[in-house]
Amino acid sequence: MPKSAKTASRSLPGRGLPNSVDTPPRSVGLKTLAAHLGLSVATVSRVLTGAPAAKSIPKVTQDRVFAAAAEMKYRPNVVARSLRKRQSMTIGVMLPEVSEGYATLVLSGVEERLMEADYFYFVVSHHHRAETIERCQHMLLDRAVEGLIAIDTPLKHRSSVPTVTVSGHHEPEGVTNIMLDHNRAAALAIDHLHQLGHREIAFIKGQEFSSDTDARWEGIRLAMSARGLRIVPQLVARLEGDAPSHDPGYAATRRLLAAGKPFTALFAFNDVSAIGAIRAFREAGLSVPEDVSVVGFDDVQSAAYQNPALTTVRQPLHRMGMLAAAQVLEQIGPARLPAVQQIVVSPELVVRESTRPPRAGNAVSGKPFR
Amino acid sequence: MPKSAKTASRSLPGRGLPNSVDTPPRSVGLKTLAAHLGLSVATVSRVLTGAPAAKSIPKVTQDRVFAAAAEMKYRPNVVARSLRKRQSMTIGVMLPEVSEGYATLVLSGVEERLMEADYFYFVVSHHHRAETIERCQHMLLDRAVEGLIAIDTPLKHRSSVPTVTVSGHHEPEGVTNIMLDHNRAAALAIDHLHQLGHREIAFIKGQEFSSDTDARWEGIRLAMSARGLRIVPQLVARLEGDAPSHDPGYAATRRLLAAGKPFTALFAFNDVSAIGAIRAFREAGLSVPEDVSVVGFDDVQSAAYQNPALTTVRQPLHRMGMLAAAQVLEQIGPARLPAVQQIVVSPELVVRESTRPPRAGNAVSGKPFR
DNA sequence: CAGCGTTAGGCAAACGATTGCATGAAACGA
DNA sequence: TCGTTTCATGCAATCGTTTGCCTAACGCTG
Repeated sequence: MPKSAKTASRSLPGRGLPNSVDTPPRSVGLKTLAAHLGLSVATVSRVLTGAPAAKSIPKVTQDRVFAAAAEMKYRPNVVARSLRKRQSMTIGVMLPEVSEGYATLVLSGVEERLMEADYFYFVVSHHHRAETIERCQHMLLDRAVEGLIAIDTPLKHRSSVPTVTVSGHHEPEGVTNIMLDHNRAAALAIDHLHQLGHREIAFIKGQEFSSDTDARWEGIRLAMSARGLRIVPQLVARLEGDAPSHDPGYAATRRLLAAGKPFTALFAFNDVSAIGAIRAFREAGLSVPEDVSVVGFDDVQSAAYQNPALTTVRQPLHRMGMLAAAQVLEQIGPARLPAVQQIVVSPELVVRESTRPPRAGNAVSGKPFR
Repeated sequence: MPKSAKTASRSLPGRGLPNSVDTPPRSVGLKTLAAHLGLSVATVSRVLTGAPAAKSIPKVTQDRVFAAAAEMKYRPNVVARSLRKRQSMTIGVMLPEVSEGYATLVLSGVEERLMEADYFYFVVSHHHRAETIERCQHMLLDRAVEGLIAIDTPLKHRSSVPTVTVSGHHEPEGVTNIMLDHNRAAALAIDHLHQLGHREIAFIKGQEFSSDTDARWEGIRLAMSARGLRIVPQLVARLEGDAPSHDPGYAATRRLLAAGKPFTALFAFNDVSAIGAIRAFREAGLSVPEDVSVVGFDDVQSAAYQNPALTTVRQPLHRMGMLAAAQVLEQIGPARLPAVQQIVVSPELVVRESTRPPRAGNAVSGKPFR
């Protein structure tokens, strides 16, 4: 005997308008559910969300509620919930671009950790445009993200939400930075080359917009001088252009060869440019590692599958992503842990086929290019 | 004892509790703005959103509103707006995993097109787990996405929002599918190999979960028989395992070699597996392209930078992503264009260094592996 | 039996925008 | 001067939840 009339018309979905076409089968809300149960929305909400106040609600009622929710396929409206609780369960990720390589690897770590916590994320790419970075930061905040992760992205201002950068440098106060131990990384590579017997080492520095460039270079300088080696200016080239491709590395290497100063090994800024470099060497009739040794950086997927397989300094990108996500989550979580300043992770040298001792007294010079 | 009227304490931010720390400088809302202007929220909203009713509001007032909004740094609350307008300006993207390669390339196209339209997107990866796919689809809908893009992801059910798949097959009614012309793609590759003089061609098929596998294979069968070539069973291997790496291609090639049936060329399922294959050949003492020709598929970034540079069938992945995004946008846009069934894009053969005519009467056989 | 603590749940006010309808004044035509 | 538009703006409902506070009934104690 269905007595409680009240909002009865609502309780029967599909009544009212005769199968109205423009009304998509709007999903049931708390209201419908409550009406159907003869309870108030408040009670239903409390049960469903397991609010503390639900303690005083008898098990039998709770079961009724759960059963009805399942049966009517109730799905809470996250938008409404977000509005009310001022929690979007979303964090924002900024990166230079969505492409193979660095950022993507980190992103996969971020995603893994975030999923576990039922957080979603927005991705925006800024292609190294400072103005775009600023704008993205705002748009994300407008979207009510609860935290920000910036991958290889220089932030001008601190936001009002917890922020962590991956490979950021001189970040504003209060943002956590996840970074590689660049000194150790450089030492690893230089040591390897040095032990093989290389003395004339060429370098490819990163683009100026890349946050790692300076720290890495500093590490290299330290490592070189610690081993009594000199960095000769003609043997350093810088990546130019913001294409996330192998081209800049290729071009930089051609410049190195054109400079005519002999060298027996090259330490590239990353794997992608190392691969471009190898191609440039091949085109110049030089083979790797017989004529020149090459060491890359990052250890991207394909590094191991190059021909020759690339010797490289591995950066635990996936893990750095996970750490970043974990940090944000901690800072926005109930504990609201304060931001730590910095988390540094360790590189690892992966020796493969692109390095070997130099041919005695036979350093590569750029002659072929003149 | 200040037992202040509770509501009053809220109305003056910064009063009540002395410099309350837990009250972040809550951003100004329509309400504050309206109060400051001596107007009603309704009017302010109308002006700011350029609602049709704003036509009757005099320019001078509008200017006042805009000025105040700028000055007070008003930023609309997107969550509230979404709730009211039932528009989240967000679409959901499903893909197997965030990693280098296929899905990422497509994603970059999606992102580009969506940004232009001020849409954001959620990314979820399901690692080919059917159950996860289902769950993700729900979670995205719960998050009120207005559309769905599924990349290399088999959908069981049609959702209540416009959906487009990239490289989907047998999708439910009403979803738009963006796909490559696989018959043409196969023809391109086979033709190339055939014209070079190859007759014994080996194949690496895709994993069974990959949506492209069947269509591609069908295209290959057609192309082969059209040229009077036979597909010999011992010369086809299938990628196994769901690692998004080069390993499966490497392993498949070893199986091919182990089978001992001679062949002069290999057509791989994608570039990533082709690269794995090349390594397997090298390890077996065979060189590419002298001993075996290899053609890949997709034309990922690094294909051109392999050694040897990879001959491959280019799939316009970035553009497919853009098309996918454009389609969703059209279907959810004001015009609400109906879903088209299918959009097919054309492949392109990129000839590089990994293919050349076979050495006369000297097909590779797997002997070395026995 | 007055008093009080539980128990079981409802009321209604947020959250911050959008929007249909209403209104009061000015402008306009007859 | 009296309708009738048009203008300029305000009122209040709504979107779907969450949550602080309230109440009514019941059981117990002293």
